[in-house]
Amino acid sequence: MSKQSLPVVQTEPCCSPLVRQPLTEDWAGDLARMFKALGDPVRLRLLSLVASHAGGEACVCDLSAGFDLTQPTISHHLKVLRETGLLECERRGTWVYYWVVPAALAQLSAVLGSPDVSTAQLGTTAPAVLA
Amino acid sequence: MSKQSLPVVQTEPCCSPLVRQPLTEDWAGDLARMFKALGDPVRLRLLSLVASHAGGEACVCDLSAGFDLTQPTISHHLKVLRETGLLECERRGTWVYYWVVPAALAQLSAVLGSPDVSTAQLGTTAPAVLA
DNA sequence: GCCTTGGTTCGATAAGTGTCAATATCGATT
DNA sequence: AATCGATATTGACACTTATCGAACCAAGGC
Repeated sequence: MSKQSLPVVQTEPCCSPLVRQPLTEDWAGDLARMFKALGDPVRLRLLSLVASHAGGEACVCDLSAGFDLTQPTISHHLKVLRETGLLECERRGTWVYYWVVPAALAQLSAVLGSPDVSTAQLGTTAPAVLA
Repeated sequence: MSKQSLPVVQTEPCCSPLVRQPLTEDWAGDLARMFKALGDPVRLRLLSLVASHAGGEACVCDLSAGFDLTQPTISHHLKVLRETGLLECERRGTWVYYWVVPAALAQLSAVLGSPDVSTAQLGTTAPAVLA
């Protein structure tokens, strides 16, 4: 049998939700879908390309170049990022423009949190997640 | 609150590396391997269970309970998290204990961006932000 | 109307992944 | 040494996914 449970010593709310308490099954499912979308080097680079592009958006023609992949494949990866809420897009004339959804990235970043302040040089920003 | 501070706005430390410049192919590959490891709900819950366990570590017997999976499957997922550098483990007598590697989580969190993006500002789909 | 260009969708296929049953290993106990 | 309990590894199988070529749609320009 396993070890006997310890007295519940609840430390102060120091850390990310992932560290503070076990993730619920539902929440883990949602988060995993997003992390899985980021779990492909092509998609990560696409996301970074869009995010770092001038104006915060980029059209597919700007993205396709630089990859050794066919255009349908790029389109597929963009669709995955779209369906997980990491990217949004809009058609303007002939071209389709993509941009990132900052809140989605922020959510993932916040979940991972900074487990130990000593290992990560945290900025001045307090996690004022409540509005 | 108190966001209306002086015009000493920090112009430089605005964004994560992912937003500031396109990820290199190598870096994207490394990061994607870690994100892929998190892209499974079972692994996410395992990681959270280990991280939130008293003492910052947990033995496999503590983890297996709560999952409707066989023991080899749990062992497999733990191995994936281990091989991507998110967890470390050590055998102590009969049991094997796991703990998280804070630097790994911090790295991923940092890449995604600082959590000060004010997640409450939803609806800002207008990407007309200037860098 | 008819092309041309930019993007998406559709099948098909090869590679990868999650899961289990069976087996192996490792350490403690008898 | 023989055994037992806790984990890990192996092999197999169903299911998913990354990729491509071909077909399709949408907007302009002739």
